Amino acid sequence: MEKRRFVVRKGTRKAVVKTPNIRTVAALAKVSIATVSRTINGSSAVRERLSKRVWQAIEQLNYFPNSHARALVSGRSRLFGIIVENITNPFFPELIQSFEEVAVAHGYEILVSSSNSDPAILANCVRRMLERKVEGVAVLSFGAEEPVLDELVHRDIPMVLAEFRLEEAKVSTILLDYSTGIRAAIRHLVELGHSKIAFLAGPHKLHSAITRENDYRSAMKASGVAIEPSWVIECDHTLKGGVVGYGKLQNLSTRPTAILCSNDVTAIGVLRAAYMEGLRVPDDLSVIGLDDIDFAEFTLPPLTTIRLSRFDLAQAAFEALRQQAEEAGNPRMQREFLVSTSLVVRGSTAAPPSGRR
Amino acid sequence: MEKRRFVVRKGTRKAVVKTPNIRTVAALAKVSIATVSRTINGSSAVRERLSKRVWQAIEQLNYFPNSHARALVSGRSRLFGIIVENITNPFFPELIQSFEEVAVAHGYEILVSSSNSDPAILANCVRRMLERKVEGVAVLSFGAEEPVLDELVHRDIPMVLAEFRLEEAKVSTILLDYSTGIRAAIRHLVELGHSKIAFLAGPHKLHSAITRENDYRSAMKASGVAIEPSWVIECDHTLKGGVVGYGKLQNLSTRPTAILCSNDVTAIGVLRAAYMEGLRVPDDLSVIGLDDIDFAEFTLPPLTTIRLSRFDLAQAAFEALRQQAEEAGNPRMQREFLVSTSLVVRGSTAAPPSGRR
DNA sequence: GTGAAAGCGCTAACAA
DNA sequence: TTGTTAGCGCTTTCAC
Repeated sequence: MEKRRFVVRKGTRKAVVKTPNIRTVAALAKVSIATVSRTINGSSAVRERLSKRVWQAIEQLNYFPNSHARALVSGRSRLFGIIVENITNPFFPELIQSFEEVAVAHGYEILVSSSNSDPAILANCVRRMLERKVEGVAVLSFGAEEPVLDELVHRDIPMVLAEFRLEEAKVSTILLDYSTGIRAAIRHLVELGHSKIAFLAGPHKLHSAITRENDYRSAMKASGVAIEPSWVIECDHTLKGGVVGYGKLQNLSTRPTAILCSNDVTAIGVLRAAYMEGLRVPDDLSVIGLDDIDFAEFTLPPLTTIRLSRFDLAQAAFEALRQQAEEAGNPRMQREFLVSTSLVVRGSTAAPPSGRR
Repeated sequence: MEKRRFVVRKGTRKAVVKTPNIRTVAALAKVSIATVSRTINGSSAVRERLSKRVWQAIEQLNYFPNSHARALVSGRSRLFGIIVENITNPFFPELIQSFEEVAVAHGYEILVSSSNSDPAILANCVRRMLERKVEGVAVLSFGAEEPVLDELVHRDIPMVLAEFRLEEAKVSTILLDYSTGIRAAIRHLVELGHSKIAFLAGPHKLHSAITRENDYRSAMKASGVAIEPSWVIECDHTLKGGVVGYGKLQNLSTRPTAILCSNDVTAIGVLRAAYMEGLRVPDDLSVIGLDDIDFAEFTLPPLTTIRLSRFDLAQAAFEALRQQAEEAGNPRMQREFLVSTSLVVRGSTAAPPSGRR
């Protein structure tokens, strides 16, 4: 191995000093610990003179409060949990990023968990979140994990769920209006001349997958296009799943001229499979995804897709949680948010082969 | 909007019960709280009879310990921080996933932060981690953020750094041996007949980017290929960056026949840009990435790339932290780990046009 | 306005 | 082996 460029720094060894605590600060500022506490928390009315002295001491000691002690005594951890389906699908990191940004901006920390739609893993996550005394949990895994969530409900922890309702006091819901985007997609395809439109669905254990499939069906009806049952195939929202789904379509006697996919990752798998077969997208086959992950713009050809704003979703989820968490004792009724979708036309859709020649 | 399939459940309203604590358990099991504590912590020697009673009570109450109280009194939070460069680059979620798995398996929780190579954001993350009393931090952002890290060093928090050394007692290092993979890549290209090999580097503020670029240079020398300075271009490890980098290459009078990219995301950008220009990969141009993210297998054509195991990296990072954190008072010398790379040949490389015709 | 003091839920000495 | 008790660092009454 080569020599490398390392940043080497010689030991700035300092005698290891005990972490300062509220008492250290109080002593240095010559006030009581109560005053320090009040100052830190911006409590009403600490005399200017004192608070200044306190801040000075804090600065000088480079002090910051111990969040465990705070959480213990106040019962407020300022911690939110977020449970996603699969952190490996780019949709979710982008979502987490947005969620974290708002959370941090409001002084909250987040605990992330990837459930992989596995109830056992999920149960474990929930348990760990409970131990850490999260003040709310955003369940963005779109799955059918109600039983596990009961733990949260019993403990009266605020929750926000994507895609399904729970009739509980502290549980809010985010409704995703796929319908608008999916209808636009089908209309777009029909206008291009397609009538053989397949749908590669997500795993049926996910609420989102079911909803998307239903919306595909009603959009087809709305556009007056017949649905061929063998063209609706359950996949699993993964790259490989897209390849497999495409394979099943390949074996059919009559094949569709367009494929709508339940998410972008599936669509990217389809792109790959079509390429392997030698079909050209969009000339021989049109493909549409759903999500509009960052990658969608960079596939070959660029993916036409239905955009679902991660930012809006994250924003809504945080807002729901914050409201529930911060309204002490109020009637705290559950709220409902709506996040919309829209079609983004790029390069993976065109007129069907027969329609052109 | 349509009717949707919602899972609706009628309020299982229970009187909100106070969360059970160690005293509740002790009372129910008719033992002292010390015994409960010992039982929970698997302490040596609690008589079978008692521990059984305790576990029963725990079960019955659905009790679990309050981690804040535990952390407060024991000084151990069982929390590790992990700082990555950019959670939006699929390499990192995959890395986080692996890291979390090992961590959870060992009873640790993780706090994730995405620094986006911004010192201000990083400083904020570090601060928050300090407040939460993390027992160690894995800095996998590959950046030049030493100043910020001083905070951690001063407080004697175990750390593990990717790609650079710090001469401090509790700081371990993970060395990434890009050299092996990069040499193999260059050799592969040369054997195919290429001699005009460009390099789209990462942002120079990242250690990893510098190292990779250096390794490219020495690999070129080792293979006896001349380096054309204008073919080495600093990009930023993003999709768009790859497109931009390609654009710069496009404007040159003599153009390379192969491009080695500092990471996969850049390579995917290049694939896209080449497609837009009408060049065919690999017939007209060969492209190689670095990382081997899940997507690499699904690009068009499948990307030849240099594999860097996220699992190995995560494993090493966790192990380093765990060892440092758990060896109380030991000499605790810093350790060094090595993670290797290897070439994965797929479809984006072939003989150069001139070499074929 | 400010301080003294009582815990939050738990672990770890120390006693018994 | 088991229990009693003193805090961990902080917030929050309640006096002053």
